[in-house]
Amino acid sequence: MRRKLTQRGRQRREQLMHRAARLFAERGYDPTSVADIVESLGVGKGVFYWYFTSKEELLAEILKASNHDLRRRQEAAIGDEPDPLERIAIGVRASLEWFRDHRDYFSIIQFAATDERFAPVLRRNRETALGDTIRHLKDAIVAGRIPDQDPEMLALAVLGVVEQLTRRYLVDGDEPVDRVGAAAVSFCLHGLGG
Amino acid sequence: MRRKLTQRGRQRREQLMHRAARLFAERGYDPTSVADIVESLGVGKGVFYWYFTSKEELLAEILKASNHDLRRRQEAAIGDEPDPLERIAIGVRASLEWFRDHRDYFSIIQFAATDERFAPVLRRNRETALGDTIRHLKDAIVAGRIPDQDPEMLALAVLGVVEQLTRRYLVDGDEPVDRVGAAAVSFCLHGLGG
DNA sequence: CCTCTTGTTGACCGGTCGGTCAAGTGCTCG
DNA sequence: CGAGCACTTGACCGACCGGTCAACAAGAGG
Repeated sequence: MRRKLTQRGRQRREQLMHRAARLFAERGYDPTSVADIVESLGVGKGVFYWYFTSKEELLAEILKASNHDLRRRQEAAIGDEPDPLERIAIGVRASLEWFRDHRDYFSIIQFAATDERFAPVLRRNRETALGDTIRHLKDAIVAGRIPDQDPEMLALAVLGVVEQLTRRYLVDGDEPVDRVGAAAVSFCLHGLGG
Repeated sequence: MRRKLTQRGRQRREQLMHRAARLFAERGYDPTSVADIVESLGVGKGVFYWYFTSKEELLAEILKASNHDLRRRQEAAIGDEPDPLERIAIGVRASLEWFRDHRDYFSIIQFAATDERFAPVLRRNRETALGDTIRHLKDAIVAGRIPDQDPEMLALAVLGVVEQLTRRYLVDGDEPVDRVGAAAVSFCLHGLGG
């Protein structure tokens, strides 16, 4: 759905996306009806379909926008840091901060990952995150900072560590990012041998 | 729902659970209707409600049963292995094998983790998996095999690595368990410095 | 101040869903 | 062989859902 939007229109669209994200996180995507979303904002149903062609498109847009935002945060944090391992560490910390500030999106993303309807968008998002990490890992291997192993496997392992610690300590819990970040980075660098 | 079941009844119940699991994995829990499940087996709708009080109870039962099965496989594989780190490695490999043989359950579990309706069951399952790993890690710390760190964080990190590699290489892909298991164990033991 | 586009309303529609139930069928065991 | 319980059928129900639309409001630009 492409439309000419005024300033007010763009705000309304964002408002719908944010509110929907909150409701999706609370009750789940399918159980949350379009009626729920518009009622929660006190507007008519037509408003929704002025900005989105379908509920499915809405979630796809939410996924795209959030991924874009997270990636921007990572890039801003990494800046021009030269050390590839430090780039990963910074990226990890930036991701933790982002999820702490956007708890809702964690379960939305996880849901979307299980649903064929959103597989295309989700896969694209996951590939870019993976690609970024792989790039840094390859740099680290070339620089002789870490042994020569399959960088894709390593990247997946790193993302797995981050995902679990994020869920437990930042989404379900409320631990300080620093502590979680330090633990994540330490495990990724040295494993159980700490 | 507790009922006296004959042999035939128990088979029917299992048949319903297996078929439902397959459909849930393919189309998702909410989009799969009870009518879909019974039609796919060529039986009437009443059959479903003879064995389960609701669709929700069915999924809860699927989650409980699959977790029980996975845990049995882990215990059988570990046997009386004395080395705590080796126990973890064996448990990891057993889990990988189980998920390779039960691909369907991966996305079902992941979906359930995002839905408040199934949070109680899912949380219990997760806690036992976490508890098992933590126990081995504490043993390893006491035995001086690894440095003294927060075992819960370490356990979460291990589970995160296993989860990601499982999804990529056993659920989406079709890699041999040995290769994936070796990579997972290696990363968990030494991190990127592997 | 008028016009044209953006934005909003909410009743309405066809379809589906989870769940019920009265009526039957077929084992099983005494 | 008959009684009673396990099991099955499938039409039916009320609720709700995603999506449409005709009519209307509002504000920007000329």
